[in-house]
Amino acid sequence: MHSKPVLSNELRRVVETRMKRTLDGIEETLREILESQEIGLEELKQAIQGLEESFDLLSQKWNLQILYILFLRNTMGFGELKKALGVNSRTLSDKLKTLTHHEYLGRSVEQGPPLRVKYFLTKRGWNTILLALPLLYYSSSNPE
Amino acid sequence: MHSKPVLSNELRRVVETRMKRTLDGIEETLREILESQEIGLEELKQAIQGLEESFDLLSQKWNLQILYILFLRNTMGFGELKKALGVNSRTLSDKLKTLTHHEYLGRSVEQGPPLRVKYFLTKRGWNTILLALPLLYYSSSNPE
DNA sequence: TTCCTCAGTGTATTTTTCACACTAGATTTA
DNA sequence: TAAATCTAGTGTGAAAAATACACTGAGGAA
Repeated sequence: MHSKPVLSNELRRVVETRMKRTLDGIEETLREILESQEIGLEELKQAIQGLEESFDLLSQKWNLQILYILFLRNTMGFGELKKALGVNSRTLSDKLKTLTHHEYLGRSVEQGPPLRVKYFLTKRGWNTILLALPLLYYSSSNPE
Repeated sequence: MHSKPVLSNELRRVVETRMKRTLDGIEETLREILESQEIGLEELKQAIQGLEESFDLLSQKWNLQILYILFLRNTMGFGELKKALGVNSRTLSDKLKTLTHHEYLGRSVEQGPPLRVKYFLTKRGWNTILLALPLLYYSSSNPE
């Protein structure tokens, strides 16, 4: 019986309690805005197009998982990430490249020996996963 | 020159200003929690597994887009959704079925005539997209 | 020398998304 | 009355994304 398995619950509790009040306020305001106007098809299309980059990031498997792991652990090597996620190397390799390219991740090679490659979150990556937490925690909880 | 195209910006402004302070607080607390403990591989795996349902929802194309459209517009028919998203019918049909099955969406048939099928957000769907907004808006903005 | 770890790459297969054609019921148009 | 049109999808095969599985090359350990 050690003290570790509470971590996820601890994070969840912090996020949920702090977000609750804020979201209630936002919700009310948004309802007002949305009810006050009818939105045409063209506008809807544009609204979606304006968020294309987000939808693209989110809708690719493993992207968020990678950010979440690195959020919990600061830096990880290729092999560690592979084991933690249970993803195959080819896919992981591709994802890491594009996430690094879009500056969600940084990659640093430690010319050892032993040689080690470290992946870590950039500011952009950190903010992204921070914003994703409430969503992640909510949809994985059974609806009351 | 009509008054509509500001909608998205208006939503974005509300969400961003209200979230900012909350997130700063959360961030600080989380950093403390995370820095205070080293996390093992097994724990990481469990953390990911615990959020499987969320990752699954998010990593499928169109799910979030559908929720977002219905968030902006309350109810939509099959054809309207198809036009707004530019997705093909087969895919849309499948996504609507599973989102409805998992109770993110409701579906009601209005025995007209004319017969119309309406899709709309459930409470679960509404909460989900509400929580997704900050994330969507952030990753689609150019990093400062 | 052989084996092991680390960080990937190559290639073929499965899964997901796609385009495109089509169905069926009801309405509008000619 | 017949033809065209709108609704909400389904069927089928092809393209894209993710996967399994084998493999590479560099360094360390036995």
